[in-house]
Amino acid sequence: MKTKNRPPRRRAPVQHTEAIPGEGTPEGSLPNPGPEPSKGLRSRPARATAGARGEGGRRRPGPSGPGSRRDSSIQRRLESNERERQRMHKLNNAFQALREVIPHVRADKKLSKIETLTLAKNYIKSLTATILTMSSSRLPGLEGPGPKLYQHYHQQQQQQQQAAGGTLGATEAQPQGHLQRYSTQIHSFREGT
DNA sequence: TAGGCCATCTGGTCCT
DNA sequence: AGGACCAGATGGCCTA
Repeated sequence: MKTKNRPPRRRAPVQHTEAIPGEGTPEGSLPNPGPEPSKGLRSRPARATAGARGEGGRRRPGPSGPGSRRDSSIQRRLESNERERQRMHKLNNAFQALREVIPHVRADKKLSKIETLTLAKNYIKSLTATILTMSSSRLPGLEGPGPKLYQHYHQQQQQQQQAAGGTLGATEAQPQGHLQRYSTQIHSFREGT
């Protein structure tokens, strides 16, 4: 299912101030058996407290007083939440800027993040292919930037293939393949598929 | 109603 | 030490 024409949503920040590490953490409340091994580069141990929260996770309020250690922990957490929100807003702004420079997409359809990244990648590749084609056709022969560009491009492609374990498809490895891939993707977005 | 997408919270890890 | 980065969890909104 696709999300179309959805107005930007802004959820009011929820002030969850009860989730303080080591304080009032409920035991035996792990609906999820912990995450799978990390997908990222860094290894992450299973989170002991994951799943104990409902939208951020409310936990049993403990005793607190003005100026207590708990208060300073809560304050730090709130500041951290705010920074994280700002960081995500900046990331979303960057996504929006990227959407605006990808051509050939219906203006009334907002691309999702994954669509934006995929389309941008293929767009860049198709531009690269276009440049290579133009430069090599305009300056045939051994002189001029065309062949050098082409050589450079293929050297990069080969290096990337080796680094990726040679998983690049035959079509992907050809400049014309990028153009075809991009136009196919554009077509599917236009169709809303 | 199911599924996709997203915003937010959270805590662990890395970086400066 | 503090901030940035990251990924899991959760719940809301929307569309088919």
